[in-house]
Amino acid sequence: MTQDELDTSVGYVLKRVQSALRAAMDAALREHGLTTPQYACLELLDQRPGLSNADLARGAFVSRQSMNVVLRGLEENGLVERPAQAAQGRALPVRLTAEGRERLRRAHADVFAIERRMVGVLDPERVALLRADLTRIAEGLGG
Amino acid sequence: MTQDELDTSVGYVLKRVQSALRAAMDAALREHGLTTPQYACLELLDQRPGLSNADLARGAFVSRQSMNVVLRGLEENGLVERPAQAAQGRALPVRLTAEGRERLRRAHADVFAIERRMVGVLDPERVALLRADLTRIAEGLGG
DNA sequence: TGCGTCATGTCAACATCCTGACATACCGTG
DNA sequence: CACGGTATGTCAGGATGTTGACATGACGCA
Repeated sequence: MTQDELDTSVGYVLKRVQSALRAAMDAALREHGLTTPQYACLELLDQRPGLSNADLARGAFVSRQSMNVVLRGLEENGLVERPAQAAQGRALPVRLTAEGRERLRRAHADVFAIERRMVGVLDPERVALLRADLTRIAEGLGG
Repeated sequence: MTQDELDTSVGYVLKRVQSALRAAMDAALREHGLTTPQYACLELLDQRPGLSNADLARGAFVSRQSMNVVLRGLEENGLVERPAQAAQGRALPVRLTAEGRERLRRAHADVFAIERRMVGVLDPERVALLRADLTRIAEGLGG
């Protein structure tokens, strides 16, 4: 790999980082019996209990259909629960079970370690800049 | 969406940016009859002619099997060619055809416009920092 | 009240990507 | 030379994600 034009593309480096991060998370979460999308779903639900399937799909950047199978898996494992039918509207509010909260707590420790290792190679003030710039970019792209 | 802990995670923002970028590229490349992995493959081949399937897979962060179907598609469309059998070893050197180069040239313009729009919201010196930091992070994660 | 619009959950079909496995070819060392 | 280790291309199977489509429920407006 030489240092040519490809490495100058932010898009390419972005993809590279995301690939490495995903691999690290997959490996860490496997020990907790979770996939990365499942973990993302639990994390979202922990911070905002009662989110619907569609809400979770948007938050995890996947389709409603994909999130639905993720939820089904979490439901079968007893980590998540949702009412059989909506009290109002069609949206079914999803909530973590006690077991789900506990599983998330343990998995979160490992994932947070990866995040710390990831940003650990940078000066703290640079991390703040990085996060701000990435957010601006996402907004600029319409994400 | 409130500004809570989730938005402070670099990993989450990374995923958000990558999702938006992928969507933008998919939309732009569709007009050229290309998928994003196909485009990535053409780009790699343009810069390093003769790369093998395995080389391309590593460069695009996918498995050899996935890259093989990408190559098959490009081959059927006459954008790429590879010898029926290797002159030495097992690796089959892949090369762009004239049509492939031309298709890439046009698609590249649109993709480059996305890249410019993406980093355009940032000061140029910040872009350099961003790229450097992302590269360091990727290396730190073992990517 | 009725109607158009939008969001949601869900089904089906398809595309994409991956892991596991295998045979083959090189390459180093004994 | 023989051998283990490594890398490549390829096949089979399964997991994951997507688009398209449909029915249902909420909301705004005439």
